[in-house]
Amino acid sequence: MGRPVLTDEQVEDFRARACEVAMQLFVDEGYEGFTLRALAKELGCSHATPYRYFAGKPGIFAAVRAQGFVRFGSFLRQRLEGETVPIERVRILARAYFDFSVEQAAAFTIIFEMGQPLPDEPETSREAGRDAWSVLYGVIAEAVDAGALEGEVNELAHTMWAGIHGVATLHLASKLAMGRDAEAMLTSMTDALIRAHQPRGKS
Amino acid sequence: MGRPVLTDEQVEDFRARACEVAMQLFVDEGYEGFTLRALAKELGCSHATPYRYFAGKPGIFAAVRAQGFVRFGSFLRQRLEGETVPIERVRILARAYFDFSVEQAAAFTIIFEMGQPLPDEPETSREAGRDAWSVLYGVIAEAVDAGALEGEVNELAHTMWAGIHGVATLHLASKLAMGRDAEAMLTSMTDALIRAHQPRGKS
DNA sequence: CGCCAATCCTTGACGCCGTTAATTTAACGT
DNA sequence: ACGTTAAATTAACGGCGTCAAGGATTGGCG
Repeated sequence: MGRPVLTDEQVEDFRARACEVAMQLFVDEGYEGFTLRALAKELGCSHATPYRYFAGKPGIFAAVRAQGFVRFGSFLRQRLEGETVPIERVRILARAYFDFSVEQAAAFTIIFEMGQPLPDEPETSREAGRDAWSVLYGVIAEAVDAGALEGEVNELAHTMWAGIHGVATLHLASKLAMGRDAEAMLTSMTDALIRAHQPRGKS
Repeated sequence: MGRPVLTDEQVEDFRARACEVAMQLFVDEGYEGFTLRALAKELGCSHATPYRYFAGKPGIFAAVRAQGFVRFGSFLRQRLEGETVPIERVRILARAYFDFSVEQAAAFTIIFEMGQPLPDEPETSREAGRDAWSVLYGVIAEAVDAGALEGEVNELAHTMWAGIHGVATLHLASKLAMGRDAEAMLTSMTDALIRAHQPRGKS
């Protein structure tokens, strides 16, 4: 009795393509102006077709956010490749976090703004979020293990995260242009937080 | 030749009332679901009336943001009243900033997220923004003058701002619930940034 | 007093949106 | 070949932002 059935692969293909196009639309027009119908047009299908693959517009947002998380984690890991000195890895991570917020502003916005994750958020999204977090946590843990930083790792990682995140978001909101450029801000923040957690006996 | 003319006061009254109601709607349903027509209904007027007083929906957003800035500045100032010890004023300011982001989440979101200010943003908004900033700057400057903190005031103020802002926004995005509560995060951040800018010769 | 003209507000319309129901199209098993 | 059934399209509904047109309303002037 089965007649035309889509392969799981085909389904996943469509979803992936849709996410990619949606992300590009976010980049082009901001996620506020994102339109299901524009996505469908760009995809070359009817405006109701996406409903077979996503749970409406919120479903697409969730899917794109999950993809954004993955990109974020990959981006951070890639930037860290090749550097082995723990404290330098901390600085590189901070720089990568900030750069991502600029170069991939759409993805960054989707991840952190755009309202909190819906209750029906797919597990893949939370998982990807934990992945990005684990990169940050790992880099801090290494630095503490190596004696380059002092403190409770979890607290330190969260503080570092919030500090960098603050610089990135303020810059994104273009509230930071009051006489200081963002790069200098990032350096100041990183230096301050590293200095604050210096092992005792150094300036 | 003039016939029925609205007093400037009446116009300002309407604008103020509209802003107030709009803010409440933001609180109730989030600014994403905010609707001009719902505002009009709540105001008891026709759905086109607001167009006489605001430049469409973006105009209302701008007006509400300006009001949010004013509230923010007032909130910070009020919390600072009564405290005179410079370094304590820094801590109180941080706490006030964070509390505002929680207690007045709608206003906070309107100010800092919701896309950057439009190019035609009224001067009152930028002015109010500068006002809130000047509170922060002033508190930091006092602390530096009193010798409780060391560093270039502008850099220090920006760093402090970004750090607190990061804690507030991460908390708002409910990304902070990973084993640490937000209050502890705020304290960690404040302490770290104060420690990092301690005058030389102290732990 | 009665009209005029300027102002305010409402009504109605347009196009676009998200979403769902009905309908058409296409591919397999028999 | 054909009925069955998944997939996609089309059509429709209500609601949105926005704007043009048309009623109210009111003060000044003859």
